[in-house]
Amino acid sequence: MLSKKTKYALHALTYLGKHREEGTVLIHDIAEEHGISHKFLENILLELKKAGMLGSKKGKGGGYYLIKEPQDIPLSRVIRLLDGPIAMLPCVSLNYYEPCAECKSETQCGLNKVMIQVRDETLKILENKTLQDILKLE
Amino acid sequence: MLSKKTKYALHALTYLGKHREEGTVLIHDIAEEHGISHKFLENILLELKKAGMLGSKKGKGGGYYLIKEPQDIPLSRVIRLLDGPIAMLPCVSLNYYEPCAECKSETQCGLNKVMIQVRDETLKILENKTLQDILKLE
DNA sequence: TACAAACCCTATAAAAAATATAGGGATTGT
DNA sequence: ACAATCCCTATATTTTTTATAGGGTTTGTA
Repeated sequence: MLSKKTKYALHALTYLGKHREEGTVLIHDIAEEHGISHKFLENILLELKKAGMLGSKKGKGGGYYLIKEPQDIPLSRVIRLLDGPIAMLPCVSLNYYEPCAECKSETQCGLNKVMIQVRDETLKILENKTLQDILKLE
Repeated sequence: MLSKKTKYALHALTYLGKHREEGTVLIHDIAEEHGISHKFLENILLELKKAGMLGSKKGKGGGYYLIKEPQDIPLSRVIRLLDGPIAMLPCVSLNYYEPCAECKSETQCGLNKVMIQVRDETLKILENKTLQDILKLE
């Protein structure tokens, strides 16, 4: 399951996508719309900003805005950023690889090989679904 | 990512599959082979047994054994049993459904709809990969 | 029948991660 | 000047995961 952080991030991105002609959107408005704690959401938006998915404007009249087209924001990107690996095991993760302690040789581990296949097929899905897909179904 | 519980379960099932002509296998042997705590693994095997995936025999000469053919044990089954939902959000889970607090109407939530699609495609993968696929790659 | 081997069961401790809150700092428009 | 708003970091709280503990029950065998 996705963490609440990632779920909230997706809601926020959707909200920003819907209102992207309005210039900027307040954290407050997103938080209120979805009943999310303002401060918690603030941290999330900050992460998204640091990752280059959002822009912001400080001071009065400021807020957040998307700096990419919704079709250029795949779910895989958001999930990796906030939840970490998409792979089911550390030993098959592309972005967060770690060897596993319990198998002697990765190349002889059937679980490892199957999980590489699962990872690749899962990635196909999550790289092809984008914010645009969410927006067009609202 | 899978929990260690699920990962260990998959290793254990693989081990049991490999040795299924030997009658029964000791917890001890599986734990030692993969460097897993005996007691932790014991709890896991017990769960697998209660779920009808394993049989056991008590007393001297006892142990665990598979009671299904490896091709009849899909990854989805093991994951659901030990880790819970495969869906990314509670509001799209088939087996662990819960409404979500932050969207007003599920039928109008684009995220919900996209996640149903993701769930269905993910299930296709995890229902089709079985213990047999792991075994044949060892 | 005694005994040791092995699984069965439940409770609890320890560690890690997720969730949430807090509070002040910096910037900006009016 | 001031209020609105994002920026940053630290810490508290809760939940989940991981691991341990200890005794109970069953079974084969000498």
